[in-house]
Amino acid sequence: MRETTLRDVAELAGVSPRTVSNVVNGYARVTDATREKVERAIAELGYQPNVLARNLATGRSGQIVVVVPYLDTPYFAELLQAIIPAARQAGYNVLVDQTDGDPAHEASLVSRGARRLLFDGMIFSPLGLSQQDLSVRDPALPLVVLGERTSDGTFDHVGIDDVAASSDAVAHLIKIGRTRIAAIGDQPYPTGEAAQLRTRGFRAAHAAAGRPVDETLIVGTARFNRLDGAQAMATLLDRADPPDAVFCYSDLVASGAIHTLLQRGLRVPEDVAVIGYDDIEDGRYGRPTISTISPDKKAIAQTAVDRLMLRISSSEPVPGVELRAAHRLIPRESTLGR
Amino acid sequence: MRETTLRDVAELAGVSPRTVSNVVNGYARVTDATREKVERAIAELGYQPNVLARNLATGRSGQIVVVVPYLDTPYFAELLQAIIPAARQAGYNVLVDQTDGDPAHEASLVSRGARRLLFDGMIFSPLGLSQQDLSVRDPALPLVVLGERTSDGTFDHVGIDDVAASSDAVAHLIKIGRTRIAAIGDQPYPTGEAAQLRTRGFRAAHAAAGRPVDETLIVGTARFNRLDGAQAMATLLDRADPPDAVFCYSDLVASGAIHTLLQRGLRVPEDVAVIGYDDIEDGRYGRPTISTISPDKKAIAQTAVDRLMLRISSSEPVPGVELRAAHRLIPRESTLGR
DNA sequence: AAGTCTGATTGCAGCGCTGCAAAAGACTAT
DNA sequence: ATAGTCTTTTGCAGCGCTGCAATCAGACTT
Repeated sequence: MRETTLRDVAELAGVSPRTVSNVVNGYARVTDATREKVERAIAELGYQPNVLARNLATGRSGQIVVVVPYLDTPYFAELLQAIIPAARQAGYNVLVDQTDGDPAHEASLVSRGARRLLFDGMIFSPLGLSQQDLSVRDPALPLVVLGERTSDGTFDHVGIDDVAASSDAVAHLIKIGRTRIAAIGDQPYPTGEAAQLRTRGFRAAHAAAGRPVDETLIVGTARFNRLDGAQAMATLLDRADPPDAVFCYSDLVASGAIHTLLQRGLRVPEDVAVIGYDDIEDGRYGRPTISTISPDKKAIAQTAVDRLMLRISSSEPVPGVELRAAHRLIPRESTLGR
Repeated sequence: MRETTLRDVAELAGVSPRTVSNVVNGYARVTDATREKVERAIAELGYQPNVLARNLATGRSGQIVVVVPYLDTPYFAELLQAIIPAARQAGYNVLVDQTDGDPAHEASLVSRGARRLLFDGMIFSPLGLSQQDLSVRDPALPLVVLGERTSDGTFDHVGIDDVAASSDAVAHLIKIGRTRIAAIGDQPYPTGEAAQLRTRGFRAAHAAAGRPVDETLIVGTARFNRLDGAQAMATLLDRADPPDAVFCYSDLVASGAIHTLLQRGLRVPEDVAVIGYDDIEDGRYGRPTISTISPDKKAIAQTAVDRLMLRISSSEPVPGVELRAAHRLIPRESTLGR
């Protein structure tokens, strides 16, 4: 049996298909009598518009895609959790894609590809793709970038002030009296912008306190996972003069670092204080609970969606802007103790 | 400027549009010469098929939707992480939806709705929806259900053997010498099937060991989150005769329970051993690391996708089957100590 | 050499909807 | 009554592709 179509409804209601379409789409100029007639017919037939046909006719899919490197990274999962309702609110479905940080995969997504028409816009959290790569994208794709890229003026960027946030974190460690503060997570290469901003904040806090930076206490990691944190911490502890505090570039890194510390019989924060970044839920339940920088994820999600909607609906090119969401420092046991 | 279409390519290559379509879709009966001509034209024009038009013509969207209650629950995030590549492998994009366990939302998704045509099939992890509700779904929707529902014969169900797995977990606690074993997470109402199966396993293990079950040690929770575990554990510890081991119905519950135990100065596992369920990544890094039941998530994802593809491509109704993925017990510090 | 068969290519029609602009209808002002 | 204005409804055409069945060309049979 065929699905009921616009035409069927039109026939039953005794109007033209176009009028039915007008009713369905809430077009204003329809008399109440007509509207009611049509609505009754719709109800009677259980008519549902065919989204596929509408998509073809309008050239829009009513979907946006959110691209993150890893879905099982709590930070991204939590962010996605915030983006989906915001997008649905705006009448859009959300496709999800994960890139594993693969630059080729990321590049193929932002360039003009086969899947292009499937979504009207993209919220993108790049990892493997450098600023450079990002600029070779399809200029027709409405794009909002999350995280720590800076906009080149053709897309929007939403994030928190990483330098300030990192500086806050390190200032907190200084304030509780730590003197040898390490940083775990630096990535001094093109795709490591996020990390570099945090390193900048690390330096800024030292400068503000009139302290020199011990460069050897800045440890790089390939990623921001627990394992990276655990290994980096081990390296730091193997030194003759280990740190008494660590600023970790993600909560997962912090979690890994704490794991190593406890395993070696050290106390957190008494022997080594630890602060993370992201405020993922785990951090509130571990032992010790993890002090962290909490970005306002709801605000990031809402801002990104709003901005993307604007881009999608605007016919002229929209100049790219930098949008900052709030962040705050949340001290917990890993710096303050119980 | 218009996008290039099939027709443009056909003109340039000097063949009919239909032939171009045949080449694009890898239809076998095309001579090499023709194919080459067409492919050259495609390359020259940078032609990309219009997915929207194809969707309308074929009546398929090339998308499946994965519906989970919560995206930021690590178990679902990890599962999704496995499903996405499997689906892409099969040529499908993945839409993601979260229901917050809201029965109305869940019901609207499985019933014939406006969004129906957007996806060719659904992988669904129900929470608020009872077995009963599930059966009123749109019978035309290819559906694979994850978790702990039993199939009514019109859809497939993929999961692990919850009763056996739970029994394994409890048997492990018995084997390490515990005598007063509690269970956290029971949900003795229609939508709590998952929980009930685990409770069954809990009893089965006791029975197998010839032990009586202390019913008062079975504690219910509304959900399977950390907070639920933390609160339930507190209740158990407030008793005159607290347990010396706990079987938690999820790793998050276990994490919450451990949090409470440590906060009260008890040792895990010396005073109270804890075992969880799901094998989420967190459990491998906390302190102590959490013993758990590990479902084979990759297998679950692959099986679900395979089965869904079968349903989508089959013209006749496919009888629903119960599919079991493997699980194994992973003992860690929370039962064995360091 | 005509007839048959196989495989390659093509034309038609239509998926179900919406954009556009014109037609029809209702209402106002002179 | 008539022209002019505004509102509501309609018809046409087409979005770009694929299903289907017909056509065509060449090879093979007898």
